[in-house]
Amino acid sequence: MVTISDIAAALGVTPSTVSRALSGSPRVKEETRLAVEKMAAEMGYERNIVASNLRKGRSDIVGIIVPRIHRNFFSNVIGGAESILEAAGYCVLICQTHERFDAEVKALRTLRNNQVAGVLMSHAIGSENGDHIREVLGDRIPLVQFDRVFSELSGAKVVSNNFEGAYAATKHLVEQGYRRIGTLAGYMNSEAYAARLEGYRQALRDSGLPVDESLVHYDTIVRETGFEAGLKAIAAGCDALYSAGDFSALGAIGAARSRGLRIPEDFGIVGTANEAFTALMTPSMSSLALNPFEMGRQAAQAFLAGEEGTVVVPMELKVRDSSSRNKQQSQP
Amino acid sequence: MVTISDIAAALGVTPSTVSRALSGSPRVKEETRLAVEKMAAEMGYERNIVASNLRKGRSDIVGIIVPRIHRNFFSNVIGGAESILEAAGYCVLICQTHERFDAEVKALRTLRNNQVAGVLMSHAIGSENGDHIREVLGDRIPLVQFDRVFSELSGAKVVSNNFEGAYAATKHLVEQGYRRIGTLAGYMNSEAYAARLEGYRQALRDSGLPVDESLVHYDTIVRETGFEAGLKAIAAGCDALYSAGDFSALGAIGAARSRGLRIPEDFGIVGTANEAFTALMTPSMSSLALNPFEMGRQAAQAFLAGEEGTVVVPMELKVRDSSSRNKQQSQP
DNA sequence: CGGAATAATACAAACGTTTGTACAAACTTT
DNA sequence: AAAGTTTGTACAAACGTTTGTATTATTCCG
Repeated sequence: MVTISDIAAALGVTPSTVSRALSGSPRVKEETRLAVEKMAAEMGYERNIVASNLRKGRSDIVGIIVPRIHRNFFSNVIGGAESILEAAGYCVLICQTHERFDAEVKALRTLRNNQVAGVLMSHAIGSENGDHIREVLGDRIPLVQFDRVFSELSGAKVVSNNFEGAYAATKHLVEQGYRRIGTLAGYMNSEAYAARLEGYRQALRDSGLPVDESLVHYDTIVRETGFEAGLKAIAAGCDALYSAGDFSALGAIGAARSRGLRIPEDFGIVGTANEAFTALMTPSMSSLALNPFEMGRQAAQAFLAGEEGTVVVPMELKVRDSSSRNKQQSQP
Repeated sequence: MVTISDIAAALGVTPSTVSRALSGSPRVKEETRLAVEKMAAEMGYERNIVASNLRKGRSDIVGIIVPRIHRNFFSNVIGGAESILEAAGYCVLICQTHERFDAEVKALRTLRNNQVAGVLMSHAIGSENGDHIREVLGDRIPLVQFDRVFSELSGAKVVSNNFEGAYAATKHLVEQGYRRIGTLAGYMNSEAYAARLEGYRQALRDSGLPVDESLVHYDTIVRETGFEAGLKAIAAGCDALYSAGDFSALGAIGAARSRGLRIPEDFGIVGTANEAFTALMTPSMSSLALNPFEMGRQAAQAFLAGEEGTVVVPMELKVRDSSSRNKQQSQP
């Protein structure tokens, strides 16, 4: 491998001059820079990033920590972040936590030990608060949280308008004539889910419907728990559900079917996340779409800009068959 | 940050001894090692990976290059590889090529410049051969190819039994009574697709059916191209398709519907990859399942073992409604 | 034209680790 | 007990880059 010293020797200058020339320092003559660049190209030089990182104390790697990359939402966030970061000369190190606290701590350690330039993350369900994050990251490594955020932590945050989204989804169910609407609320240690639950409640209140806490089902996030909660909701006389997740909504549909209910005639449902399958199933599932690609872009930009604020990315309700009792509309 | 020199100073030994103690060298006394480990723990020492990497000339990072992480197949391969590599003390750097040649070259460069310990990859459709891979990686960085492999490249390979899988899928269509079976064959610069096409052909031959080249549709891989190819196939009188991808199969289903054909009565289809949506749609789609998690595990193990051979991971045909004209069976 | 100011480059130390070699001490062996 | 062998540490040189300071070359001004 050719080093800056090789280039320096070939040109009769010192390594420091070569280094400065290649990094665009104003302290080298234009003429020298050109000569260095030419020689570097000729010799096929490429900067040793590891050495550079050691000396600079940080790398060009940005770490992204997500619960699971195969979730449509997260892989699209990653895609969005990548599109910005790559253009800015960073590369992306992706870690999965599988929703486990210990894996999250390990991922944070790995990133810190690799001296990443920054961390973009959405915490695991298994994390109750953000203490470990600041503890591992210290105050040297910038942090951008997205989707699931701990608001007590400093640093930029990118979130959806969960309250408004869930509000719109629930209102939509009301408008379709459903009257006893429950919710699969998810995990309350995530502020995103908590905000959705509040939006659901507010929509019921504003519609003059009672808010019945027995219709709120917590800790539902996968298909299985959605199925069980769906059975309970049906037993409690629900005629519709707003689910804070698509997979749990899928489970609930299974539950409704197992009880012989027709969708959307007897039972309406709106999920959240707009997973690919929602549009492809029959009946197609209405879902409150997040905008993950844009969230990833915003998170990356917040990191690059070094700003501290909270960016809100709007959600969009995709009305499909599973909640369309009044047959006027249906989106693909 | 506390360094090995700090520990050395605190114990009155030299940094080299501390380094050897922490890395388990047999050249330090058991007693010394214990003292070093104790002091390291007390002082909260963590090895500076970047410095270590610089000195050793390689890192504990394994790069994984895939066309797109949001593809179910690839995210599961990554998950499988991660499960093995993490346990072995490596961390995983993921790059997407978005099927573009230039992005692939860039990813390879990034990985090499980060001195990764190895690369696991599935090449982009845009790559016609593996010249650039060996050129960038040199012969120092071990390479493991999976799914889409260039057999001319040295190094381990993990593939599916594409020939046998496509053979089984096509035979299944024959057994269901379809007689004019076409195929959405994908890109022929990928050996995986080429092998599937051969399996399809062989199954027709063995069934005594003619192999009609006009029923082979190339370069179909997304929904749109699948739709177009589907229209052509229907116009040519096909009553079934084996598609080398699920998304193109989805497009073909759309094409059949747009022509008023019932599935599976008038038109049968089997996709490939067993994407999540295939089981959830109505009618559910038969698909030739790959085993991505296992492929990822195998690729990681091949890297760790440093072996050169080719590992074949078997595919499994998931028979569902879209190809079940004889109503006896249907899998979830 | 001398001296000050500026520009361009050279020098050298540092980042924290690993590792080959040298050395000293503690054991064997005859 | 001297010589040889093993064992445990110390020493020092890397790995390739960056960057503060020193030095030399150039320009400017009165």
